[in-house]
Amino acid sequence: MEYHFKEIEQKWQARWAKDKTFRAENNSAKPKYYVLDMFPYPSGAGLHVGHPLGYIASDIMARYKRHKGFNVLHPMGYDSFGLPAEQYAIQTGQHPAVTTEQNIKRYREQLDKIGFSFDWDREVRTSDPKYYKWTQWIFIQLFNSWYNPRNNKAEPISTLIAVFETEGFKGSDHNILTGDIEKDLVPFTATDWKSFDAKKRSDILMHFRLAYLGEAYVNWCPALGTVLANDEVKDGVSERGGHPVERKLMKQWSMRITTYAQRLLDGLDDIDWTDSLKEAQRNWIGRSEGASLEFGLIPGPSPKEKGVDKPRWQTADPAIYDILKKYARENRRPQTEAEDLVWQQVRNNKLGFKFRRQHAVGTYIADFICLEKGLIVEIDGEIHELTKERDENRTAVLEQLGFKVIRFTNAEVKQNINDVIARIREVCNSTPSQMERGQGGEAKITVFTTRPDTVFGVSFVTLAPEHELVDVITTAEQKQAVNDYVTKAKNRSERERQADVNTISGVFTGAFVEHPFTGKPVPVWIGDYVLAGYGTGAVMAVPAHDERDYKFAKHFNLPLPQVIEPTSAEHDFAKDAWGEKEGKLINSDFLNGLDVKAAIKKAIAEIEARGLGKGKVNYRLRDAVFGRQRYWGEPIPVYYKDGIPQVLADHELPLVLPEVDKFLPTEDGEPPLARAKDWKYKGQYDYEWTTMPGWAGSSWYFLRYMDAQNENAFADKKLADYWQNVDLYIGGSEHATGHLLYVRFWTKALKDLGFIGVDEPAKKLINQGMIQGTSEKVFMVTGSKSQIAIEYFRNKVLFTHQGLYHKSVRNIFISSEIVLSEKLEDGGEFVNVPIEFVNNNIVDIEQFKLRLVQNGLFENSIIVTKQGYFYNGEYLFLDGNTELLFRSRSEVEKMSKSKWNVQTPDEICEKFGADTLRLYEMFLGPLEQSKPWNTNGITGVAGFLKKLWRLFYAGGEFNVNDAEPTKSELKTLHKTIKKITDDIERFSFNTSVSNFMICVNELMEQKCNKRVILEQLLVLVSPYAPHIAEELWEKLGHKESISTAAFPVFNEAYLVEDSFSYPVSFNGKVRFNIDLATTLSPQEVEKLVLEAEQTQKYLEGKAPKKVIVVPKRIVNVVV
RNA sequence: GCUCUGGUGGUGGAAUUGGUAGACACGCAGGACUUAAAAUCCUGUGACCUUAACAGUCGUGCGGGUUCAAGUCCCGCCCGGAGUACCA
Repeated sequence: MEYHFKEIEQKWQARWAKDKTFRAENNSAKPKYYVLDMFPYPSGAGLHVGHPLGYIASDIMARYKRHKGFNVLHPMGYDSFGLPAEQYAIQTGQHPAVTTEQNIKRYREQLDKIGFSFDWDREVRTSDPKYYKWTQWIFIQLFNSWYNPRNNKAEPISTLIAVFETEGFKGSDHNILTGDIEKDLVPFTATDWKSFDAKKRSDILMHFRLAYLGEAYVNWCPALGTVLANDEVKDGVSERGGHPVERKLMKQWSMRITTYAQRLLDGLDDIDWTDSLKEAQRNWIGRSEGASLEFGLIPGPSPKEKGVDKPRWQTADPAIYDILKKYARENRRPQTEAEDLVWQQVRNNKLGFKFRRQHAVGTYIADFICLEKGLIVEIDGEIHELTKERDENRTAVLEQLGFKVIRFTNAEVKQNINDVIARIREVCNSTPSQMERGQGGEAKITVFTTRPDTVFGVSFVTLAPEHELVDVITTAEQKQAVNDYVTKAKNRSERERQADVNTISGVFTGAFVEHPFTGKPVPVWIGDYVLAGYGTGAVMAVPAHDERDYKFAKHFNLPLPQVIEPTSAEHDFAKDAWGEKEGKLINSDFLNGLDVKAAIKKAIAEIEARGLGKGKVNYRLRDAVFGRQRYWGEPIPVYYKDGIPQVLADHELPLVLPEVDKFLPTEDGEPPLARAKDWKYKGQYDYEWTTMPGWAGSSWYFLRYMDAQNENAFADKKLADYWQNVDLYIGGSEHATGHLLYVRFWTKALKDLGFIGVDEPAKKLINQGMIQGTSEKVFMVTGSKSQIAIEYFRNKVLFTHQGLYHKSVRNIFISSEIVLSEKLEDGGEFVNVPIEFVNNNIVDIEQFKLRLVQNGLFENSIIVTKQGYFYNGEYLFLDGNTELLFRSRSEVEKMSKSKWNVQTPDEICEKFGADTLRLYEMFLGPLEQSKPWNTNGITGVAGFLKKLWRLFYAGGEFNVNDAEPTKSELKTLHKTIKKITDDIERFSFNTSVSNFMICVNELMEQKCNKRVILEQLLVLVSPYAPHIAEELWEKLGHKESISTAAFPVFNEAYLVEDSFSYPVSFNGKVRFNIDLATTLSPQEVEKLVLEAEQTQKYLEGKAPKKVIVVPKRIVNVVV
């Protein structure tokens, strides 16, 4: 009987489905093993041969572990929300749910043909309300949580509220310099907290929630009409579709992943993922250690001169200014005696500085204020003794706004007015005058630096164009220049900015800051080489020791003070900067003579000691934007009541995606969900209109597979504890900084909140390499260039046919060997041709013509080949040729529909069978390696399966006997058991296939048809080629599926040899082999080798200096 | 630029701890079977030199080094692929 793969494969696929052979047990005495493939997005293009590569590897692992006695969880499902289906919906009007359903069906058919051992009862789809109910539920948990930096974990928001109620907020609960949002949060007391209204409380809590609504610069993609997360933007354009992206300040739902930056980094050390992937995550998180350092502004011109529109005295909170003003007027008349005493001494510039009284600052009214010096003087009456705490808070708030506050009691003033005035005068004189402070702003520029050691080499400070102080500090003369520059910088797309990194641009603000150590004035510049989103958006420029600062300084002719003398190399500071962390400090006061490392430590210590800043860790990682202005995603379970976002209660979930008339934004630019009719919470409150991003559903799906049908929890705690996390995760490396970071983040948060017991989603992760396509390309000349090409060919005397000179010739296609020999590459471009039109680089002209006709390109095109032309359907031959060889050029590139180079697994299954496909994809090479697809070797693999089949058959009859196997048969088998086991354990699937071939070749030679041998061989093969294994297993008389048959156990005894053929080398060169008993001692081996006949020839009469004997390996004679 | 990763016959690749480089497969060449083709089977196949045969020389991107012994370890370079990029 012949090997008919088609019948066999259909039969077993049906049988497995019917018997639920691969169902994972939730209650099992067996140890668990969880193998997972990365969640596929069911695209309209279906699977190509690259997709199953990882699925086959994971399936082999799953089947192998079942043989090894594990309870295996090996599920599959679909990440079925996403942009492509929605884009398609916009174009065609088809509901994305419909196209998604079709695509999933197609995927499933393709997957089924390959014979995977998935437990389909656990299938999940992110777009299913039963699934996204729990995505929404998790969102709510994150909304109701904050990251407690003291305990280093996420906690319910209630623990934060408890802190606010007892301690208030002192500004120290967020020690991480990220997210930008925390900056504005003003400290408050417990009393304040209790007095805040619901809106204010909600606003404050928003600064802490793990899922929060906040304002931040986001990647706005106008073409897609939505914002994108950082990992969805590549080279300044959207990853999907390649549309331009710009920076935009928007209110967005975000995830506070930055709070987990350190844990995400540390966790990498404990998981077995590929180095390159861990490295990518480390880079993305981008931890750098350094210090923050404050540069105080030096007094500048008056507000008018500075061109500040708002008068300097307008320091009050605008929201309550009118009320405060009224109070201030009223307070001004009935002054206390003490206040009046002071006022008489300070009014009318008596101290040399202008003082105002009863002046509104923020939400308070200050008794006396000197704006120039940023000084507030408060006179406390007796009643204030009782409210000391409130005064302290008041001081804290005023200081937060950048003021210095000094207090005197009524008694002090009355008893010794002169001392009080002297004190005020002293403080005024010792306080440098400060610039106008913006609302809530500071009179200091804070920079982040990793090189505090170079602080004495600062020659200027540079701000990002978006920096909040830009408007405030710019002088009148520079106003115009700065405005122009900032406007230009803001309107540039990210792509333009990135493409333009070598052009140096910037502008001087006219302002100066004071060097924190030397007190010297340092000019403040604006430059777009400083990024608003990193650090503080401001840098201290040390041009001698930083390349970017160097270029900037050179361009604008700024000084380059050197503070490090390199000791390891000669360096020419006239040419470029010395950026290495190496050398001795010079010109640096207390740092002189130290080496860089010591200087960094010392500088940080000094900065902290003088209160100028702090040692700080900075992360490049940004919070993840979570809202998308799109339709096809999970609705965010939030509604707005009186402007306050509220989350839904558990029993109100899922919030089902509503129907809309169009999948486009509204006329007002609101997201598509705003179109939904009567879609309001309790009929009156608007729901959130943005939806969740693609990575929401995939950030926890591995948990859902543990308990896919549960309606009461995302997964039962008991089951989550049993399955824990993924033992082997296989997928592409393209998810390194997206999905794989987010899923780690959610896992950690869910663990902190006590819902699961593990801290990482996957213990081991393998990246399968990409399978590239081989494209076929032909050379095309179009438009005006084609006339030039015609001239060219006429001069070359290639064209003999008059008609070819026709002016209306549009497209010329030129056979690639002509292009190469005539060096025509610059005159046109290579365009893709469907690979099925091409055979051995020869393009089928008739099929190519049909394609041209379809695309309306056929008329007036010419195909030029060495043998003649094809013009408007006619073949014109040169020199008696009868055939045109229109040659294409092959090129390896990404496999994609648009490049006409897609190979589907279905075609291979049809032609060779699923088992051959599985073996061949593994045989191609190491799993991790990328490789172009070709079917060159597939006949070898198909031949192997036929040979395997023939071992069981003789003369068309099934023929297996029960005789005792020979020693050599057992040796072949056990050698193979050892190799295959080792191979699987180290994920070397390609060598397994080779080893199967060797095994079958040997058994063929031995004419082995012994049941004992073949039966075990089948189990070995079964993970790789399950259909043929099941069929032959059944033929051997088994009633049960092979899938749980015990994996053969290797027995060393069968491999023991009596003798070994020692390669004998002389000075490392192998000369001959000699058979010696394995029982011999090294000394005996040495003796026998030296006595051997051939040895004399290579000794050339000399005595051996040394003989090395490695038992059962090699003998080396040194002459 | 930085980080990761790779470089072995005509091709895909093997060599797991330093121990016979090129397993296995494709391709190619020759042969058997066949009217023929397909399928199948057998033989050969790194390069060079040489031969009747043996034997010999070179050989894992390049240049050094360590070692009795290096594709494998160390140092310095070259080239390809991927990721990332004014990240202070």
